[in-house]
Amino acid sequence: MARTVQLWRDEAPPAPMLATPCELDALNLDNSSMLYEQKFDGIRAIVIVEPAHPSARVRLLSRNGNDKATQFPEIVRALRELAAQLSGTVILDGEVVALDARGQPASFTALQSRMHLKGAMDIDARSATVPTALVVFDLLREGVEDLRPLPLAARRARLEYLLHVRTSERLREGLYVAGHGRNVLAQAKREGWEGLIVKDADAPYLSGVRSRTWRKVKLHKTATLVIGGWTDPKGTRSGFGALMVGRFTDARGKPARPAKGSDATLCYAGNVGGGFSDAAISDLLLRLRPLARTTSPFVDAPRARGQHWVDPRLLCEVRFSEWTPEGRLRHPVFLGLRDDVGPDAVDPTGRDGSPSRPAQQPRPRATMRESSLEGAGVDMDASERRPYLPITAIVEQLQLLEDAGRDGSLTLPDGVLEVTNPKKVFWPASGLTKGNLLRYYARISPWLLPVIADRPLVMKRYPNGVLGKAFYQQRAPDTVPAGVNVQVVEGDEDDDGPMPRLIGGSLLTLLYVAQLGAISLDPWFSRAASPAAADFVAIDLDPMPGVPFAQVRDVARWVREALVMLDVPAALKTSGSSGLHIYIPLAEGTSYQSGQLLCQIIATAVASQHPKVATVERAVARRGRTVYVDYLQNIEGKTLACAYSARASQFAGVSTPLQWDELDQDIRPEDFTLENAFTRFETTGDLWNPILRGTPVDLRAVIGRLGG
DNA sequence: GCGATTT
DNA sequence: AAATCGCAACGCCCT
DNA sequence: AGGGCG
Repeated sequence: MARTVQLWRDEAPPAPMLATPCELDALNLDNSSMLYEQKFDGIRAIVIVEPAHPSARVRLLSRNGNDKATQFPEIVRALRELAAQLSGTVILDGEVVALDARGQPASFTALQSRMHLKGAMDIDARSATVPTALVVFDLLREGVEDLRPLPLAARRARLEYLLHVRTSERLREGLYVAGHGRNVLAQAKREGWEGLIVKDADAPYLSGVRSRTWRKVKLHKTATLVIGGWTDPKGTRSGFGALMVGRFTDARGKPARPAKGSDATLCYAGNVGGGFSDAAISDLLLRLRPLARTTSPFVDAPRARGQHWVDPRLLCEVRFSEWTPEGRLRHPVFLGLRDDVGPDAVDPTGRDGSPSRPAQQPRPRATMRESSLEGAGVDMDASERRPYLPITAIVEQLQLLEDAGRDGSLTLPDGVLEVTNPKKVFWPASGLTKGNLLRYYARISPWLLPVIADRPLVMKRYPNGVLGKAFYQQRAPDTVPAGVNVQVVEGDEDDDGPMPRLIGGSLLTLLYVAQLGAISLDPWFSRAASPAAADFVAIDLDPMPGVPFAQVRDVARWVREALVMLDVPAALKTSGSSGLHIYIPLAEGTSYQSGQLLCQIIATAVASQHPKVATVERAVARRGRTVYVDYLQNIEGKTLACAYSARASQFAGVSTPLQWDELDQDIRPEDFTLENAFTRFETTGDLWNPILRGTPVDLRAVIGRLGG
């Protein structure tokens, strides 16, 4: 029966077809109508090649449709050679891979160094040291013809014919084997492939669909493990031989978080001796030596000569083939340090394929934006992998700029930021500089970014430090660095029309506002996408001049008592200036007005019970020497400095989350500064995000209790 | 801090 | 070329 | 309606 030719009619570039993840045991290895391919560890690309006439054009589109052509000029050159021999447009599906010294596809980590580069010079420099190639495995369009309805086997045949004698070092055809699954799997294990792709030879190409006619199975596992020590080098190796790594587990042997006071213990998981470059070894030793201690942090590590122990604080990513029955890593390879997360913020159980992923949030509030290049909602393979641009590397860049006292550019995972005057003193009392501010924000970003994600930011800018003249700025600058998040909130206009605002959530945007001299971070209580719905409300305890801080703590305790009575959860933090903030998470979609009503009731009650200490009086002159209990900030567009924000206070305060029982200790706002707050954060862990993501208040229930 | 405007 | 300027806005409470 | 407040 003659098959009519389907004409290509889409205007938009096609989205790639995706494979369904599959366990190895569930894989069909005995079906001769399956095609088996090597799974590559690179960047998926839809490639559109238009012929030289009328004008050659090559596009290299990522899963999200971003054109990566400028980042891989050597591949584009190869594709242009192909274009010269074409008479019609072709669309290919493939994977950009890094090549190792032998010209074989290498690991994703090699590619990562290429992914963020913007400048032509950088790209040229890297293309010499990290060559790349395009591995093509499907043909979607040839001339006017849409091949996607054809069976895969037919498309592969057409692809083979098209690329015949046209492949090169840079442009390769992905190999496949029809049937013989067991043999392919054996080869894959022998050669250490990342994984296998298994495709139904009869299936059409379904753009943008994760189909079960394509399966992917991982042969490697990945885990995040805690470094507990290292061993002496042997032979020609310098620095260390291997890292000794482990996992925190609780009394029942389940993976656990090393929370303060818990009985979590560190279980030895083996030595990791492969995957290090010389540079990585010396860098690691630099970080490990300061953590050295004399006793083993492991409960169960075998003793041997040449072992050195460290405090179990550093986390690393390890790729390995499987867990041995004794709970040790088989074939472990070091991938990198996990210092892109805050102290203790990680899931120490790692992502090793075991069913230990924490349950999903009940709703999508304030979760950290995927910082991956490809953005959110992409194929798991890439989104699981953070770009390896460790926070420490960013802090080092900043330190270099500040030491040199020079302006310069800062390379971040999501863009490039020009930094000026890193040595300018922002806090004369302590001599802290703009560079100190930028470094602090870079370090705290894993905890801070979720707090401001998707929220419009009001800037109060201090370009000349905390003693200089300050001004507010709501409207985003006309031009911002590429990658900085600017959005218009629905219905938000002023005389100049729609109001573009800076939206928090990315490291680039965070450091950009700091570069502009915005010392504190002041996010809305609602998110840009739903401006009328407050995610939380706050009560601001602000002592009048001369009021001892002990009284502020008293008022906070009374507020807390009222909240506990109503069964309302709340979070406490210093404002970073002179007072305290109490935040109350709200159920989804709660209006500002009803949230504010709750605060008003509590504030008024406390003030009337303790009139000498607390007041809700708006007129400053009539407040006396009391603590002002301000419930008025709970209005759309109003802000408070957020948790982990620096402040323009004389002492360079940081808004520091507190535990309620700390109100009984003699703590003061001045105890937590830009210089020392991080030390505390390392020991307390992230006190803020868990509470604000915890069970929110359903106001109807509270009002029910109020009514009695 | 920075771009636009005024001197 | 140098100096200067603008960079927020509005809902609430009390009078 | 106007002023102070944040």
